[in-house]
Amino acid sequence: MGLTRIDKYTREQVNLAQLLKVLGHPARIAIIQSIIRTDSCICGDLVTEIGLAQSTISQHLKELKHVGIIQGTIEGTSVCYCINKETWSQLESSVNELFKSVNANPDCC
Amino acid sequence: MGLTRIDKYTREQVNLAQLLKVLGHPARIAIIQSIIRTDSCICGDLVTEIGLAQSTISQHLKELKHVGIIQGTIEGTSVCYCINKETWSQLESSVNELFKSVNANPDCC
DNA sequence: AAAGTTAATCGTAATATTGCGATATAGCAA
DNA sequence: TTGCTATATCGCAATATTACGATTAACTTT
Repeated sequence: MGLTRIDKYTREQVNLAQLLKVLGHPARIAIIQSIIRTDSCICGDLVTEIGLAQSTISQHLKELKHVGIIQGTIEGTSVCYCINKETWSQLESSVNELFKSVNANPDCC
Repeated sequence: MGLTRIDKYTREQVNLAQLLKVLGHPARIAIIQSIIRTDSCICGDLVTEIGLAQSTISQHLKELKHVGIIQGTIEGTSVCYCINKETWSQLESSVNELFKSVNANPDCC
């Protein structure tokens, strides 16, 4: 079918999976790292930095924005993107919870 | 094209993205949580617990196993899955590094 | 107004993912 | 051996993703 069934899961599961899925692409990892590294907002330097077509980068930015991982503000003719810390800290706590319970788990097989 | 270009990225970026992508599905999140929760190995109770077809669950387990997130050992007629802590701690450090640099980043837009 | 720059959107082709039923495989039980 | 159970694999259909070029939109500069 190709359609992920959503009715079987909790909202937390769907939400976490959605964030991880969007982060689960090397271009989007590279974009996030670049946004962090430039320490402030960057715009379309991503195109030359990463080496994908402009439309492709724009599409990845759209997906990151759609789930709230980044946000963009228009600055003249270009757009300034940066991390949305609210979403990011929500992700951080979900992921940490998972890590915590894994670490508390005994080995078994 | 639909083919993710891998030559543009570092091995770390590709590796992290691969792990996150596999975790980026609610069924696989639910599987991981279930493995953790039962505190020891579980087998095919996932089918009744999650409510997908047996073949679908098996496929998700295969993907989790393929990237090394879980491992399975055969126990008689069933298979016992559990977390692969080595991969998991590698993921944990990659993700924490990302979180750390995000938190150190100033707000800008 | 006209031209230039930057980013978003559209249309598309190629490939990947998701989910299922059916079938195969393998160990256990009688 | 013959069934029984549990898991894996195959084949398929529906949908999603990725990437690109072309176009559009919006704002700046000349």
